[in-house]
Amino acid sequence: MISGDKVGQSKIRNMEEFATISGISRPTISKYFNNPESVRTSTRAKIEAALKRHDYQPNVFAMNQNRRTTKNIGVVVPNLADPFFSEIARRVELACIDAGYSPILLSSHGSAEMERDNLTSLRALKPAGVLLAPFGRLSDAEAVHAFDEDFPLVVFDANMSGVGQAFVGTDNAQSVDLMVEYLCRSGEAPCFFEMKSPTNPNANKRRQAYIESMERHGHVPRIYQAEGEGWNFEEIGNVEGGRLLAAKAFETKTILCSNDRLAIGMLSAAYALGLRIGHSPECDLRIAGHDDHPFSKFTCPPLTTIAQDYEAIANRAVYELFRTLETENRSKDRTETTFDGRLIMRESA
Amino acid sequence: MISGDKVGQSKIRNMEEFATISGISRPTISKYFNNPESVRTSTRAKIEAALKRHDYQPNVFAMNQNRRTTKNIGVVVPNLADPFFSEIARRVELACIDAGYSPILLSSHGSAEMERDNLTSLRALKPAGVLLAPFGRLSDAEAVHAFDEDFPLVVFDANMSGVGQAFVGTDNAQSVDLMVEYLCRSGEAPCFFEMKSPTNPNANKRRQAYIESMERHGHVPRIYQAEGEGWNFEEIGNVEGGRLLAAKAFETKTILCSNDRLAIGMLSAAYALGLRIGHSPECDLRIAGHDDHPFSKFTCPPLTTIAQDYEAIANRAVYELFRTLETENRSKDRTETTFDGRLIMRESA
DNA sequence: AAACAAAATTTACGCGCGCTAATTTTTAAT
DNA sequence: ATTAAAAATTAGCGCGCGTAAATTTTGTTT
Repeated sequence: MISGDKVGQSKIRNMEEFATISGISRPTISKYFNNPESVRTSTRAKIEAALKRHDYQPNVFAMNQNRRTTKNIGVVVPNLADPFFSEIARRVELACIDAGYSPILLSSHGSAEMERDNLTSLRALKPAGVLLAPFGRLSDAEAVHAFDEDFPLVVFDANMSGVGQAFVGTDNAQSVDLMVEYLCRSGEAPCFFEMKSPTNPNANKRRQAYIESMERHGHVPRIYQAEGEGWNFEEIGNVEGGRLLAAKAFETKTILCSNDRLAIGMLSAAYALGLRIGHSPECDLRIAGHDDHPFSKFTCPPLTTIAQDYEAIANRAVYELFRTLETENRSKDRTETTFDGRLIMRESA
Repeated sequence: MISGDKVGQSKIRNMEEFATISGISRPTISKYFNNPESVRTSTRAKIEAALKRHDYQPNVFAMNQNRRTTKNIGVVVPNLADPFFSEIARRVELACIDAGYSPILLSSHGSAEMERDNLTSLRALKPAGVLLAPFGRLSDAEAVHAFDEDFPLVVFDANMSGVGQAFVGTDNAQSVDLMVEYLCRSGEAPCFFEMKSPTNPNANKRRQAYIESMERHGHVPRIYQAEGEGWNFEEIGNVEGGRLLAAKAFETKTILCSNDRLAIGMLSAAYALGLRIGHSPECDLRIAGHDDHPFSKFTCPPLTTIAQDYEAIANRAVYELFRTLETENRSKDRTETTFDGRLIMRESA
């Protein structure tokens, strides 16, 4: 047993027994487990002393059965296989645990149907609130809206208009402009490489930001779109990007990719073609990305990119959710928070 | 509401009400939800007809409160930020869902303490069984053993002697031998690059397999160990591997890395040093890895490696767990299943 | 047709805790 | 010492379902 060095001979079967051995009444024990701060310091000490002697934890199922709201927080991301989401989910999870809640992590495995199923599953768990990084265009809008009606919801990474008490993400306009400005200042104006039909709304915002930024700098926007569906971004960047490189299709020698995963694929294709990538004079091409993917530091050459502020996004999303939980009545004003991206200058551009 | 096109005017509040409107007694309904096969075909039809008209699903908390065993399957992995685990966890999850169970995915975020906490949390959820990829050396052996006593447990990826009803993983001896054989046959015998104090038992098996394989082929094993702790394998491979490369410390021009993440870091360092990596004659160095990391296909050059059979490992682990669940009494014979690795030949070696 | 086993129903109780209202005790402020 | 506020206690109902034992119905076999 996990009790280990605990002395408790007789196992405590329920809260009643624990109340007896700790010398406190059951309702007070109940209050304590609901919120330790809500009982007097002296009684809290007694309870915690008893907890040290006998290990007891309330039956979660009995607890949650009659509670108005549980301590569960649903965390739904489109695809845990994408390092961006595994990283941000990690921070969100830890922030929830710190706040005394139980995060329930659900990945939709790249399928919008599973996103819908995940929301359905969550309903049964009566979550206190949910943090959702939606698919975007492919998301079942009706299901998400319905869920938003029934539970406190905060949306992060990808915005869905009007959904959730708050949205938290990165300011793509700022981040892309930062990159475009840097690339223009340090060399040729960039072309833009992306997927033809991106599912993620951020992709559209980045394209728009690229166009506006280019025009502001007095350049003609040049957009190149890759065919392909799904989540194999590296593969698409590799095959389609490689095709464009081989055909010398890009009109300038600087390419800004919509995200790092496309860039990673394209870097590999460029390497195979014998192209020298980088910002030094002898190089053939500059390639930049967006997101500061965990492996971008180790590409060849290391990828110049925009770092999203994972920590800030995760913390703020959790903060916004808890703020909603505290103000019992759902506030009418939906907040949108975006954090600035940070330029990470490496060798590739 | 999610009910959508259902006609049900009055919402069904509990199983009693659903029993009434479906014309079946409540205990029979209860049996149905526990296992649809356990009721007569005609009654099953009636119940499912009623389910189509009104949507009702039993309260999970009330269900699990008194059940001997729930339909929950715990899935504990050391670190979801590692693509290997996110990939295998993905397949394990899907296999559980297919079998009608609810997987509960818990990442230990690289911390052995959190692995212990995760097991503790799982206890409260009365899981039918648990699939654990343990840390290995750093795991809280006492906690894992205790958990093994109390719940059906299957261990995967990293073996812990005697723990769990079964172990499922990759045959490191076979896979490493396959790679060493290939490298020796196609060029110089490989050096071996790994971390000095690996937490994962597979690392030790791979070193041992390397030594034995080299001796079998009549070569002297040459092992190089990098300092460093934690999960930043790429960083360690980059810094420490780069240091060794710069110092021309490797005695042959072929390096087998203990895993792909170290290799990815080292490839980046080699690139920075201007070394040409690959198996063609004009190259300076060959580098190989192990695991077929999702990005190994897109390194520069693409990484020659060993592919673990994710699908087979995930499916077998789930299969072994369900086999344990069916045979109520825990069998004495612990099974160990390992799958062969597959050589993935790319340009790096 | 009777005999029988299997399945379904009825009856009854219990799980462990949330929650409430009324009462008593403790604490802190005057 | 007085008093009001805060906290703890007592008592008890209810949640939604599992489960067991006894009884009835159903479907199959002889």
